Amino acid sequence: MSHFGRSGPPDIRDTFSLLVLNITFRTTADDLFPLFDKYGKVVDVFIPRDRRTGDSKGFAFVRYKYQDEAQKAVERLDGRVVDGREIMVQFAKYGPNAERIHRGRIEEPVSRLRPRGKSRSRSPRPRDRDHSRRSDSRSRAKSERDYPRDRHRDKRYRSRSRSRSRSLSGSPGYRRERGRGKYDNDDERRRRSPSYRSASPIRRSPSPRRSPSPNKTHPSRDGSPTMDNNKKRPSTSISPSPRSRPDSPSPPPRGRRVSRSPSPRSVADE
DNA sequence: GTTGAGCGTT
Repeated sequence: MSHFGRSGPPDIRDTFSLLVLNITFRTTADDLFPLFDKYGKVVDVFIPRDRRTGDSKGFAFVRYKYQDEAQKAVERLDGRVVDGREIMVQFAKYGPNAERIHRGRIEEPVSRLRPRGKSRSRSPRPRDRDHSRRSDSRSRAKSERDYPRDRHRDKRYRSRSRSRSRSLSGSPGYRRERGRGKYDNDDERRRRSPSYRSASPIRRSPSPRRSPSPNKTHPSRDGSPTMDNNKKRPSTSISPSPRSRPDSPSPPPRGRRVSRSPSPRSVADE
């Protein structure tokens, strides 16, 4: 997967890998190669793709021959808009051969090579992407990060939760903690509550079946008649049911009042 | 046709 016609990873004995994040999904190595090559000697450019779909994961790995050049590229291309998207360039911490890399020199060149004196005008770029966050993250076990990654890439779920509000928190990297915490939490929960419903631990699936039980109709069914009722009402009268929705715009909660005679008044009347 | 946190291939 390289421009060099090589299949596997090239020589990484003396190469520095840069991680390019936030790249467009259609950005290819061909587009990044010249970009990075301009700032230094690029040994290889690799963009992970999905095995099933083959789509780009949204990040790429640029391997430089020299660290100084890599660092330069990081400062130069980090925050640069590529294909209409702001890419983030940083030194890759983990790798397919982390051990080898560790033995190499990619230990932590950023820290040393970070005099931080460049007053580059990177104002439009949110600097919340501090690379210092993963200072000691490289020491993490590989299983930790392998667990959630191999499972399923539910990016959308996380995004919804965090919604890119990293700037608010300013403490990115919760990913690991979250994963671990969840585990601990589960364990604790189970331990603390032995009487928990362990009989059906796989009840996770909501089972969105259309009709799981004809007896228990979904709220939608509840609303069906109501809607019908409302619909039946000609536009002449905007007030469908004064008692049906006096001031509660919210639909009837889980209360499955299957009986279409929700008028207790009639009983009282009688 | 979509997505947007993250760390890698034959």
